Amino acid sequence: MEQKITTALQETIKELYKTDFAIDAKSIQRTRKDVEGDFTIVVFPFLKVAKKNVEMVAQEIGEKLSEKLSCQYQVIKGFINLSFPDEYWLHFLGNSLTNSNFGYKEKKNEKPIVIEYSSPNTNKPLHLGHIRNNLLGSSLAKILTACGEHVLSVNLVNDRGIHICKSMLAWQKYGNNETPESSGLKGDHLVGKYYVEFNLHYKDEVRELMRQGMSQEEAEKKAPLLLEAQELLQRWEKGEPVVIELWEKMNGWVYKGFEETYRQLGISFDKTYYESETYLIGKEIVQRALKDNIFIKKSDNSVWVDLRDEGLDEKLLLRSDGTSVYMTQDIGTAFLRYEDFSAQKMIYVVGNEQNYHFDVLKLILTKKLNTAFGNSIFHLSYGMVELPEGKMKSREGTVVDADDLIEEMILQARKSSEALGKNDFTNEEAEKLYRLIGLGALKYFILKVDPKKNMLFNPNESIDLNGNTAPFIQYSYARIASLLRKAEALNINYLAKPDSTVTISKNEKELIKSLNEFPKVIENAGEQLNPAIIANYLFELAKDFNRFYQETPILKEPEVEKQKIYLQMSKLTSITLKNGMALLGIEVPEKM
RNA sequence: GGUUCCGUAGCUCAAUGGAUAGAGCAACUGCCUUCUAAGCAGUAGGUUGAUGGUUCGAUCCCAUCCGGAAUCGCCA
Repeated sequence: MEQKITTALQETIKELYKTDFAIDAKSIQRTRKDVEGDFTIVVFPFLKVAKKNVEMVAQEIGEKLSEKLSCQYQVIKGFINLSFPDEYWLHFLGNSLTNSNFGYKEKKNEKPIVIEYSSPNTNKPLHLGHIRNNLLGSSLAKILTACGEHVLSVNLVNDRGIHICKSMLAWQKYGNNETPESSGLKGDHLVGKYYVEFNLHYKDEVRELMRQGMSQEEAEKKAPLLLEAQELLQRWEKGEPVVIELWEKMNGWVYKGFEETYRQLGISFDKTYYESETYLIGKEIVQRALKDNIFIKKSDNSVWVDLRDEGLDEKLLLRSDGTSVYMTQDIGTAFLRYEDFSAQKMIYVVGNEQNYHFDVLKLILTKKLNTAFGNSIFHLSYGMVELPEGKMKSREGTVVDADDLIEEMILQARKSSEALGKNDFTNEEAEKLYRLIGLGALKYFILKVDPKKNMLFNPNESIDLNGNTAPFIQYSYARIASLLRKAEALNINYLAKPDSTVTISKNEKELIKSLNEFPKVIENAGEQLNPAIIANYLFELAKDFNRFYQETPILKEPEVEKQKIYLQMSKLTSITLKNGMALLGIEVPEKM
């Protein structure tokens, strides 16, 4: 309909003012709730070509438009409000409610979009920050798929590097051969424990060296533990069997742990890259470019890229001992990934703390290495999850652990459900429901916030299960499901086309209008790469429906045709809630 | 210090340059002989950090200032 209005408006302007006017989609919007109308046109932009006062322009445009579109119009100040007949909205309703894919687009025939997310380090378990990353990535993959794109989710496991060596070293030194089996710890947690251990001992060493008169900077570089870790990394890059064996063993523990967390979150990938398999590609590319004088070698043998022409600084690409750094690997991975998929776009879901890194990466790929795909990489930079006392730090152990939080949420759901005296479930059903609610609440809590923004998590206040939350939406869905079951049990055939003489109230029409917006909301979320748009829409929709539900005893409605429409509205709302929540990775229960 | 991002109700968050800045939580008042009260209705809460500018119109764009965060690692 917006499209129709745009076209009609374009014609009208041309007829009235003899000008071609590019109509901005923004000048047509949904009418405010407290004003009569369905769509609103803002006339201010046309004043330049019309050269008359606002009221007159609005009147004459409204007049013509209402003829072309056969609708009513009403002018208030600089706004034309168009109203379409009930029939139009009922037609939309009837057409959509049998489509279980309502809101989703057909797959387009285009090159894939590759989206990288998760990208864990194998030296520590996942925490709340990673949860945000994983949820954003998997939700965006679903949203883009719903927009008709061919989406490939990839994970890049950072399984090598100095930080991994730190955990390995600490385990060697202080581990007493501890294993997940012997300790009863989940593999990733066990390895993480030694990463923290390393930093504790390392700090002690630094403190001791400073006590002996060394500067902090020097002490941090010369602490024996760090030197040992660096040596371990070199031995790893040389492929020394003992080192590789230990590395494989500990990474194996971590993968098992990660798998479990991913399973809980419902996350999976089309392809997993390991940096241990890709960093050499990056190294090679850097070496080759060094020969071509694109990069520079300093006297200590370290290799750098000079980006001062681009307003940035010099950046290290290879250490003086020849080992590679994060940037080296990312260059290699980008090449490999483009070879693999020839993607139209490569999205990296990575925290905003790495904005500079991605600026540099993109500049290296486009300006220095002149790749064609450099411009197709896009850093989806999301904000940090902060605690009341500030940022989470793995090294300090001040993090909200992902597994703990998931468990806590499921427990919350159980407690809450029991407190409400819900006992109409088998044990199995109940367990499933608690998971669905707990995880839903967690996912929604994260995804309803604009990805770009930092967000706060207060561990002392449990995540809400009332108000603007997943359980609220899930509950709305479950009530509709129950309602529709009852209607079917009463043999009410609500799918049939309603009698055209039936009319609907303003509030009812508002709800249908909201449903009508769903496909556009998805599109919007896809364009802006923002799941929060969907979350907020679903909340509004559920709220609108709940009001309607409360005001209208649907099954007691005496007018058959009206009842039919009410049930149709309920049905399409339930489809919309379900499909929308699915895009956030949240399930909805048939009973709650 | 340079660069980037952010400042909206007590708290957590909304608001494609459009009409009277909205929700949730917390507080207070009502509504279950029920299509599921994890719900609904209502009260209260604001100089959108500050000052200028652009515009018919600014929470949104620009400038300056104040406050906070990130980054500027041979960490990732």
